Amino acid sequence: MGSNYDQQLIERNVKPTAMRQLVYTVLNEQKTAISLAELEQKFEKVDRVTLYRTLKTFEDKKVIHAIEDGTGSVKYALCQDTCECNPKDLHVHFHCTECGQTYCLNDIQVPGINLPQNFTLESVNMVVKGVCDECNK
Amino acid sequence: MGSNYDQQLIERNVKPTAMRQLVYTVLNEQKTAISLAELEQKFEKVDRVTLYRTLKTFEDKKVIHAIEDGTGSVKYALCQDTCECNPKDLHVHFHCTECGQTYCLNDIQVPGINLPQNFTLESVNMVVKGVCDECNK
DNA sequence: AAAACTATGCAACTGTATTGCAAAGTTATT
DNA sequence: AATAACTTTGCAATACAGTTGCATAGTTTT
Ligand SMILES: [Mn+2]
Ligand SMILES: [Mn+2]
Ligand SMILES: [Zn+2]
Ligand SMILES: [Zn+2]
Repeated sequence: MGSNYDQQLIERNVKPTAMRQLVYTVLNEQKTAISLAELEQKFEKVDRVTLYRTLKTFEDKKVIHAIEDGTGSVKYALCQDTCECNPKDLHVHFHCTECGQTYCLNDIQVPGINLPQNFTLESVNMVVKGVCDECNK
Repeated sequence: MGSNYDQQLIERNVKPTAMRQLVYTVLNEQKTAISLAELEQKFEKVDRVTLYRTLKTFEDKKVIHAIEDGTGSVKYALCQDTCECNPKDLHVHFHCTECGQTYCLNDIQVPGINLPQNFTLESVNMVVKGVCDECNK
C-alpha cells in the first residue's frame, strides 16, 4: 500500500522509503522553504545526517530545489511538477528580513541575462530581500 | 602622509588605519571577489577576527559589498565610486563552477522585479552560475 | 597627563555542512 | 529459502565559516 506521494517520488526515480515519505510530507506542508535544521525540528527523533542525505537525494533527483538565501543555511522547497531545474524553469525567491521566511515566487520567472563574451550559463540564484506581506500588515 | 587610498576610506567615513589601508589595497588588486579566508591568505600573519571586523566595517560604510554566491563563504568586492548599494546600484554576479571565481558583472544591472502585493524590496542578490571566459578557453 | 573612545589580538564558541563506517533493511541470485 | 549484492539508515567524528567576549594597544579629546 503506497502513500499518496509515492507516485511523485517514483516519477523522479526515488525509492519511496518510510523516511522519504515522511520528509516529502513535511516538505509538502510548508508554505515557505525550509532548512535542514528546521526540518529536523519537525520530527521528534530523527538523525540529522539521514535528513541531510534525503535532501541531497531529493535535490539530485529534482524532487526539491535548493535556495541560497544568504542566511548561512540552505533552504529547500518542492519543485513544481513540470520543473526540470533548467534556467527557464527557475523562479525568483524572496527572503523576509523581518520574519526570516524564504518564499518561492513560483510565478516570477528569473529574468534572462546577457552574459559577457564566452561566459556560459548553467543556473541562476536570484533572491530578493525585503519585508513580506505578513510582516507588512 | 596618507596612502593613495586614504581619501576613498575617508569619503566613506572609515578611519584609514594601517590595517584598513592594507586590506583596501589587497581588495583593490583583486580581479574577482574574495572571501575572508582568501583575504587571510594574502597576509603572512594577521588575525582573522581583525580582518572579519574590517570587512564588516567596510561593508557597513559601503566601501565593499558582500556577495552570497552559494559556496558557503561570502565574497567581498570594492564598490564602484558611485555605489550607494541601493537596488538600482546593484549588479549581477557570476560564479564559475569550474575555477570557483566570483565575478562582479558591474555593467549588468540587476533587472527589476514586480513583487507580489505588499512585499517590499530592500535588496537583491542575483548570482549566475556557469563557466567563465577563462575556463571556456 | 588623564580620561574616553576606538581598534586590534587572542581564545573560545556556535552552527551548518560533510565524511567514514558499521548496522539494518531491501532486492536479486542461486 | 538461503545467500549474496546493493541500498538506506544511524552514530560518531570532523571541517570550516562565522561570531562573541574580553583584555590590551593605540588614538583622540579634555
Ligand atoms: Mn523555489
Ligand atoms: Mn559586485
Ligand atoms: Zn516576513
Ligand atoms: Zn572559471
